[in-house]
This record gives sequence, C-alpha cells and structure tokens, in this order.
Amino acid sequence: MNKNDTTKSRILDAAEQLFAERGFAETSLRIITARAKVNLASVNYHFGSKKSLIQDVFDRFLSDYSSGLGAKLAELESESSDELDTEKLLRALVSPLLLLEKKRKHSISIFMRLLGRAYAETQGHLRRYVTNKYGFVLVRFTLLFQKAYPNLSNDQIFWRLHYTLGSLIFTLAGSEALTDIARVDFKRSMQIEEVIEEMIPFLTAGMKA
Amino acid sequence: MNKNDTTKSRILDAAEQLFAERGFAETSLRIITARAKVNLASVNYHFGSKKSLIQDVFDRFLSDYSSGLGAKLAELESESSDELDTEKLLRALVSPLLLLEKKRKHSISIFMRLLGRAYAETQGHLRRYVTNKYGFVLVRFTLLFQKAYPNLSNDQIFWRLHYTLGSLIFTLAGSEALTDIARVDFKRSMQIEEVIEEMIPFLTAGMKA
DNA sequence: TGTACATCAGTGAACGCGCGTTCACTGATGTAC
DNA sequence: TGTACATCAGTGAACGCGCGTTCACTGATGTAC
Repeated sequence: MNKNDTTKSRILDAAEQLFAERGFAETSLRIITARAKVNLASVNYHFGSKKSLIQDVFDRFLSDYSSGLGAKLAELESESSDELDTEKLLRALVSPLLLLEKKRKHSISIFMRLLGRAYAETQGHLRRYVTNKYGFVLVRFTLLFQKAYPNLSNDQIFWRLHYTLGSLIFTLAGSEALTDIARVDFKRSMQIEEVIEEMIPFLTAGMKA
Repeated sequence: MNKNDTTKSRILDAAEQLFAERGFAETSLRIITARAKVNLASVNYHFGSKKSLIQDVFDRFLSDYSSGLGAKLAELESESSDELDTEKLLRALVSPLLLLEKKRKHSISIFMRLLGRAYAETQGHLRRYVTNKYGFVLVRFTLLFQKAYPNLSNDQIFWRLHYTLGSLIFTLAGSEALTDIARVDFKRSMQIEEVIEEMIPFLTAGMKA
C-alpha cells in the first residue's frame, strides 16, 4: 500500500487540516475520522490519544521544517559576521517554508495557523512540547542575529525577532483570507511567495531601525 | 450595589480573564461561574447563552477601545497630509490601549489575546461579529495611512498594516511571557508601556521601507 | 510443505463524563388602586 | 396606608448530547518448527 494512503497518514492529513481550520478543542475525533474515511477507534489504535495525535501532527511539520532550516543555519553559521545581513537571515527562515509549500499546497498557512494555535495554548502541554523539542532552533537563529548586529543589545534583538515572528505568523496564517481581500479590493492576485517577498523589505527595515 | 460588583459584571470579569487564558471552547460555564462565585444558571439568565456572553465580553473591550481610538482618528483626519506620519498614526492606535491598561492592569494583553482568538475562529460567528461591528475603524485607519503615504499603493498599505497588526497583536498578547523571559535572560524588567515604545521605531521603519 | 500460534490493523458498540441549557421555583422590590 | 399583583435577580437540580476512550472481537499476514 502507498505509504501516503495508510490509515495512519489519512488521519494525520485530515487532522492537520481541521486543527488549522477550527482549533484543537473544536475538532472532534468523529469529525477527523469521518473526513479521513476511517474508523473512529483507529485514532486511539494508532496514536493512543487525541493529545498524542496533536503532537504527531506537529512533529510531522516541525521535523520537516526544522531539518530544512537546520541546513540553512549551518551554512550561515560558517560565514563571518560581515557577510551576514537581515535579508539573508530572513530568507533562511522562510525558504524551508517555501519548500514545504511546493510539496503540498497551503501547507505554509496550515503550519502557521497550527503554530499560532500552539502558541495560544497557554495552559497547555503543546506549547511546552514544542518549545522543549524545537526551541533550540530559535536559539541558533537568535545567535546568528547577534553575530550580524553586534551593535544591538541582546534584548533588543530578542524583541525585534518576536515582532518579526508576529508579522510572519499572523500574516501567513491569514494569507488565504488576506489574498482574497486583496484580489477583490485591489484586483491583484498574489501567490504566497509574493506575500513573503513583500514582507522581507518591511521586516529588514524594522530590524535595522 | 456597586455597579462593578453585580452578578453580571462579575461574570464578565471572570469570563474575559479565562477566555484570554484558555480560549473559548476550553472555558466552561462551570469554570467561569465558579471563578465569579455566582450560580451556574445565572449566565444564561443574564446573557442568554455562552455565545452571547463571548460577544458581550468583546463588546465591553471594543466599545471602550474604539471610542478612544475614534476620538484620536477624528483629530488626525482634520490634519493635512504633510502633518501625518507613521509614528503619529501608530501612537493613535496604541494610546487608547494604554488608557485601558491604566484603568485595569493586564487589560492590553487580555484584549490582544482575545483579538487573536477571535481572529483564529475561522468557522465562527465571532470573527464576523467583530468585523461587522468594528471593521469601519480599520477602514478609517487605512484611509489615514493612504493620505500620509500617497506614494505607496493602496495594496502595499493594506499589507503593511497587516504586518504591523501582526507584530502588535502577537507581541502584546504574549507580553507577559516575553517580559518574564527578558527579565530572567537579560536582567531587564520592562513594563508594557516600554514594550510598546520599543515597537514603534521598528514598525515605523517598516512602514517607510 | 503443513500446521499452530503470534502479531498486526482495523472495527462496532458501548462506556462514563462534562458540557450548555432548561425549568420550576424562591424571595425581594416595585407598582396600581 | 394597605393589599394584590407583577417584575426582577437569582437558584438547585435535572436534561439530553457529544465527547474521548475502551473493549471484545475479526480477519489477514508473519513466524517457528
């Protein structure tokens, strides 16, 4: 059987879509299994619980993304500080996203919406899980920025990185709704690649301010 | 009886806190009424349903905020285009927030988290309700930016405004967690007013890019 | 090669639980005559 | 001023419903001797 059409991966596909659309609590296993056309009990058979299913959905995205990002970061870490600039660093951040998007349509906006939801889960296992398992990537990225901007204090860089992440996550999570509005109001049809292209000068100027 | 200590306002206070912390679906009426120390049935007595309670929580914030913002916008609308600049416009956006914060601690981060959650409610009544009732404020704000930057195209302004909103909502929603990290890592204790002060040059530079 | 047993993927029905909502009711305050 | 009735704020207990999870079971495939 095709590896991408097993019961397990059908569940993951349906779940990531629905979690991004509606949120974790608002998505029942009954909706997921109906969408995936599998038996209700098979979620607990393959994943153990709804909680673990949520983590596995994240793992699939994050391991894909952070292996792509890891390679880019390794390249940049070998460069000297005067070769680094904001644009290069931002492109390292977004280019693995564009790779995801190429493999599967809408995966950037799904991924960003999931991240936003994980971030909003204050009470939750999920935020802790993600930061424990993938927080080191953010640290590496922060170090690169510190190397590129020795004149900015570490806490300035910390804050500016968060402003940048806010813009990215917020805009890309809502990119489908926003491009729809832009198409109607300004008669301008944009792909997500263009949205990202437009953001880079904005964010670069901000980081340098 | 004090107007701020009626059963109705005790419910609103507890609900906005809990909705911001945990989300709408994750917050049961039983948790809210326990926190507010009122009877479970009184939510439906005063608000009719959980849905209406959520809308009323928003209304209290949005009517406070948008009346403050409305006054600022009216001032700016009477100015000529060469008197307008990004910093002035951004300050018009955030100064009513600081007023809210002065009246009640943490209300900025609560408000921003609620906005973020409303925005994430794709399926939902809430997003529609908010945009229908308060969308015109965003339109007025957009028009001011177009007046201030006649050289930028309308869709560029549209996108940049959303990058800005993303930074603001994301950063201010997480401001408590972020200032905690900053205090530990950089030994720097920041108030929310300072966080906002630091954002303004970042966003101004981006808008002008 | 044939048989016995184990493992694996999946299923249908039921479980108890927490949820939002409803309902009949109480007691205090306001209003009409 | 006194009485009858209406309105309002609040209550305790129960309602049905959808939820995640469990359980006994099936049938196909793999493994040991």
